[in-house]
Amino acid sequence: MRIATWNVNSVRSRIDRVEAFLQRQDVDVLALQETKARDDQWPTMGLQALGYEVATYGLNQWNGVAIVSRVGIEDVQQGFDGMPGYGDPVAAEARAIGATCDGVRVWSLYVPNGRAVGDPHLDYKLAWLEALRTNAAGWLADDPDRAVALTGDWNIAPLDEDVFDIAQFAKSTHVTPPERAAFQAVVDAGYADVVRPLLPGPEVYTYWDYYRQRFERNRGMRIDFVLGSPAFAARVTGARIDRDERAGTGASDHAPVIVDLSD
DNA sequence: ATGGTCGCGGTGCGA
Repeated sequence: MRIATWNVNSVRSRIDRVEAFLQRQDVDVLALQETKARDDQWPTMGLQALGYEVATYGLNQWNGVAIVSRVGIEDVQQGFDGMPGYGDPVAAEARAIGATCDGVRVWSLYVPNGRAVGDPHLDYKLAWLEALRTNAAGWLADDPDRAVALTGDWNIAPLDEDVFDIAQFAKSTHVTPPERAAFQAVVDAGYADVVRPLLPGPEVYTYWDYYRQRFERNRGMRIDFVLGSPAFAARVTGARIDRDERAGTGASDHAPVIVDLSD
């Protein structure tokens, strides 16, 4: 079974790339973030023609998550208990969707950006992560042997080596101690980074800003992760980042992260 | 320190 996670930065503007990616990489389950499409706007027809089912959670043109699967989608859950929103309730948030695909519980997560140090949005980000941690700990307490994957755009670079120049992030979000502590708390709850041990080299960035030719100069960040429960991590046989998907015109600013599982 | 580029929707905002 092959699982991928990808912040696609608008599924409507990139549906051709999504379909090509699924076929090129032979992906069974794809978790998407920042789909920027309401549920009624989703371009599902081509995906269905390729044999995929789609579970979406989109309420506005900014956020939105989804799970695309050709190995079944059961027990779909939009959001998690106590998932906080932000600001005007009209601008409702849709940042998490979970589903069970061939026995594996897959979550597609779009962690709030945080915007800037001192911005209330950063407090919201931390509250969101704490609610996620509480839920994720509960899922393992209920069933320690369950294969659970927390995939998505975490908007956190846990280590200094996860950004191209840590000095440039001295006053920025994504690398602050509270954000890193929030990420570590999920790890401590029993969810391991299953990608890094299999990619020991320096080519681990998953995001390159559109500005200033950041991709061409490889000035990136590692902010997209697959965290797995013990039962999930035990099945991981391979991992890679599809850098080619970030290249060329019409690319998302994130690259997909792909993980292979044994049966 | 600033500005640079995208996507959305049809203006500026969020990333």
